[in-house]
Amino acid sequence: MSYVSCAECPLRKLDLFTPHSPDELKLIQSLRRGQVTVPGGQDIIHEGQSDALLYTLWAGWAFRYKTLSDGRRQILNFLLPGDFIGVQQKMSDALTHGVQALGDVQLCVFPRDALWHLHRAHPEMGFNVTWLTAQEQSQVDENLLSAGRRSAEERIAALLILLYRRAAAMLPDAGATGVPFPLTQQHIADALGLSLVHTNKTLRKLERLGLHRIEQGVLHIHDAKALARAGDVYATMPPPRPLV
Amino acid sequence: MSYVSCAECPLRKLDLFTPHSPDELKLIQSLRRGQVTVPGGQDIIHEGQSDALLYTLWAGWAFRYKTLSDGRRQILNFLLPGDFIGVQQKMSDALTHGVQALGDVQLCVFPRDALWHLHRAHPEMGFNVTWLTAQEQSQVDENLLSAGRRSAEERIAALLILLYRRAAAMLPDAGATGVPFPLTQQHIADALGLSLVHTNKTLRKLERLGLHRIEQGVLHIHDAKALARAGDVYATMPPPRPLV
DNA sequence: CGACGTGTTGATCTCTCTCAATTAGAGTGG
DNA sequence: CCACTCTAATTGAGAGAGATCAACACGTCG
Repeated sequence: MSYVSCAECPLRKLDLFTPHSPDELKLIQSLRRGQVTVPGGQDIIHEGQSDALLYTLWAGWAFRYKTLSDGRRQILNFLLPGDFIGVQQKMSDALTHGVQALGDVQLCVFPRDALWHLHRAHPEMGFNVTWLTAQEQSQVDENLLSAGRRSAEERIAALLILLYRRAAAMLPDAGATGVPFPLTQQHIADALGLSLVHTNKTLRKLERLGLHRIEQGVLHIHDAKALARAGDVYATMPPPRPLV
Repeated sequence: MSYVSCAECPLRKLDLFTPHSPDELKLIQSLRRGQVTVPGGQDIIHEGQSDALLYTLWAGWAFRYKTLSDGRRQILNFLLPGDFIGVQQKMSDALTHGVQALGDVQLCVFPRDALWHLHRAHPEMGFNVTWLTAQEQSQVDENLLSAGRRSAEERIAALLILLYRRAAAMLPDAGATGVPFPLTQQHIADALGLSLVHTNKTLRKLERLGLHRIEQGVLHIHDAKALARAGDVYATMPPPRPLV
């Protein structure tokens, strides 16, 4: 799987983004350095790295994470196709988190100053980047609410329904076929601040209640309403998003 | 306390920000609608509000928070003078979190489209807003790491040292006099995902160890090194910041 | 002076963690 | 084709960090 022009980017067909003029597309295209593939489980950016490039995720999932000195890991949020990687690290600062691929991942590469060029040449698109960044922040906010105040059962339910919504937004008929779900239970545990064992038990509990099923990397939601209720997720949180 | 021109803004003297040309200052000034005071404990923006303005905090502290339907509250991060309020809510979306004043607070008010004007007229400043937003995100990341993976003792230590650093950055001689600290233990508990009682006990424990002291709204750090170690806080996280 | 907010401390209770062991599938190599 | 190894998922049992319940102290305020 590979493509040459941004105009033909498969992501563009999903109408998740604001339309772009040929002019804007040409700009993005000119900034783009190329593509890379990163194998699953490997870091795209290391924790503390200070010379990271800018990436756009266009196939596969990834996640941002931080670790404590003794190895405890906290996953901050998950990245799906269309998301940015490395925006946080502006100027000369080091990135205070790492980014790791979940399964093989395909990226578009941009130079570090691409963001600045974008702002300069097309303020509107620069504006959108701010929007996207804020959008991602709201995901972290939600995860913090989970880790801080939700019970184990609520956390799992909330994570499943929220990830499901994001993944389903790029699929034609997610309801019937389920959505790809490349996380292991260890990832879920690290995202929610739970132990692996308790994550497993809670996951099974919800499964036995008939709310969902995870099978061979595919997540099926049987009762989205009940799951959202179990997770105390009311607002329709993250709707589509612009740019890229 | 009140001032008229942005050029005379007391915050500007702190060299926390990138210098601005008279031109840039004039732009900000022209966008500014006025100032408001919000009494302590009151919401600056309500959870779910969709018509919020844009604010700049220039005196007092505030915090962003989310709540679950049964009232459990999670504080997402604290806002100190110089921070933005309401950037997350772009376009027509509602804000998914509330912002509340900690003690009386003074704000500069901007119209909702000020950000857009800023981007358009001064891409460099718009760029800085993205930077600031990312900066704030890294604070939330750190808090998520705390809530998810740190023990109660580590959480408290990390919160204290991090808030101390931010507050001390605006004071001439924080080491000797301590820094203002308007949080109640309930705020600390809600920020760290702990119960009020356990927060109190842990706080006392660290205090008895001689690491810090909180007295009449002033935080004294006795052993910053040990506190940082106790909180597993290595990186010098959030250094100064630009703009405003 | 009683009501209220904040801080403090002791006594249970329980949710979640840690330790341990088992099963199943995917590779690998002989 | 079959041991051998590794990773991921499961399940049971005991332990513990932190929650909940209860009381009390202190200062402010109408």
